[in-house]
Amino acid sequence: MTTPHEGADPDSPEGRGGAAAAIPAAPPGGGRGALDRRRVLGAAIAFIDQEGLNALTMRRLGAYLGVEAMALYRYVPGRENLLDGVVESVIDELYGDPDVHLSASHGWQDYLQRLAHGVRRIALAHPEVFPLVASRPPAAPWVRPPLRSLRWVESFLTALIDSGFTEEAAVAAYRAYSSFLLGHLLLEVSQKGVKISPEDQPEGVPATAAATDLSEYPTVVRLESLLSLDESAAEFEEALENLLERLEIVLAEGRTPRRGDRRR
Amino acid sequence: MTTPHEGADPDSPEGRGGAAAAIPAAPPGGGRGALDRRRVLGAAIAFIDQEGLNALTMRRLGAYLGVEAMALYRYVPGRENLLDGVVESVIDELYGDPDVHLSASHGWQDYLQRLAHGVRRIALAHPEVFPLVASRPPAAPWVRPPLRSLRWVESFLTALIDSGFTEEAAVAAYRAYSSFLLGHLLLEVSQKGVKISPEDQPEGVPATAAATDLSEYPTVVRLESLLSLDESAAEFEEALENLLERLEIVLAEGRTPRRGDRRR
DNA sequence: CCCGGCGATTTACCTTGTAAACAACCTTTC
DNA sequence: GAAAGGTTGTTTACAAGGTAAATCGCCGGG
Repeated sequence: MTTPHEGADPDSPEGRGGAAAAIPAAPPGGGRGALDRRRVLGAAIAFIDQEGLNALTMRRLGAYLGVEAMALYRYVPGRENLLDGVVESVIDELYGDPDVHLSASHGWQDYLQRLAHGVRRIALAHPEVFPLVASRPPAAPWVRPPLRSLRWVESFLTALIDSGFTEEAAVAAYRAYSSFLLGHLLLEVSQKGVKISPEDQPEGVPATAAATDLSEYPTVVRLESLLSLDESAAEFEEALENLLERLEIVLAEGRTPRRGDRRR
Repeated sequence: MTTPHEGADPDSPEGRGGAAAAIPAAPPGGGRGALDRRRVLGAAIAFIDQEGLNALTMRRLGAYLGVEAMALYRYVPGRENLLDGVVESVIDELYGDPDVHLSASHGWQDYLQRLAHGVRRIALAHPEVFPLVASRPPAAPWVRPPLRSLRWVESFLTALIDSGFTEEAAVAAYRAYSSFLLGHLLLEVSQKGVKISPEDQPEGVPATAAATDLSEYPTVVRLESLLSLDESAAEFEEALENLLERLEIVLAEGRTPRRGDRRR
């Protein structure tokens, strides 16, 4: 039953060779060798992955590394910066993913597909970290999560423009693509997270306590099993393909978005 | 110049009669009359709106209400619960919005359009609060932000089912709709927020300091003006219409999503 | 053998969330 | 009108947590 059905989710951590796990994240006391920024960030990611974001404090992260909290300040200016570094590191795993390319050498659809799945892999590999990617303010307003680095924005835009998109269409595509990725992945990840994480409530809820009178919501009750189904992978694919189709039309028509409005 | 161009964004706070501002949020020392939960939550929202989420502490909120921090604990079990209450209150503004209906009396497209714009109005009215809506764990995994209340889920599902959607299609639509709303609004709101909020840096950046060598990203530089354009309203409308079209096809074909394809 | 400096620790301080005891006031009841 | 009790806000107190500053141990070079 561990294998969902026909094909396991190719983006799930167990479902592949771990290409998205660039930083092996040395075990707690393991590193002994000198600390350095990369190690601190790696430990922070590992720590968040296993303990949750709320559990991350400077003191605990220090302990996790077998060191006092203040030692971390030699490599990280402060907590905020640590979190920024975590976000950056996690997104940087994209560079280590052999299935994601920086340029659209096999067509822009292939490029966008691979990029989307690469990001999804990261999100699923670090469900506790991903919300940070969304909530940390980006460098510039037009660097949108989850593609938070200039390098990827550059890559994205040139890939589309080189494939024939107008500049306006490429920018519009970038926005639509970001929204799509962020919305889907944030919901998928939070859904997964709820299954266990939220302040573990050990006492088995007596099946009547938590539910606040469902009698008012008959449809919800009736569809509960449907609602509880996890079709994330299929939905992601579906929405992604729809987006690509939409972009294909834009490309074919060679105009900005849709709509024939003269812009002043 | 305050009026963008031809038509102002109908969802922006200035752009309408304030239908989305259900809680007037009495000014700081104003209320003097007894505190109560509603007042505390209203103050919290007002406080976050003007000071930002990070600035909210029990002590400061107390001061804002002209009261000691501990007084708040009579009406709110603790900080976490306060935030939950804030989220709930903000979403509840939907009930006070005369342009949003609970049932699809004018067709499901009309229903979804109004609902989407209602949520967008809330997001734009409370840009600092909205991220909370996304990040706070929902009651059940299938209650997805930003439609965080059972009542709206019920409303959504029955609206679609009554309009002829199969149960599966209605649930799929619910998921797609949530993702769309969350992705778009989160990005729109964070983009707006960045313009001022992030730990105001008073010293005028000398125009060369912050920018980390843009020479590597020629396309980004070239398209900067395009990237900085704020076309949120149009993009939202565009994506929403696309979603509705997609649903229309699903409805017409009377099948779940698409997929007749076995993949690979 | 002494020394300067790096890397980590110790101390210390301030902010926050929150428990507990307390005070002030309003209402009820005889 | 006074005693009893409840409601509402305050005071005090403490445990985290972030982080500045001083300190200590160690090590290679003079």
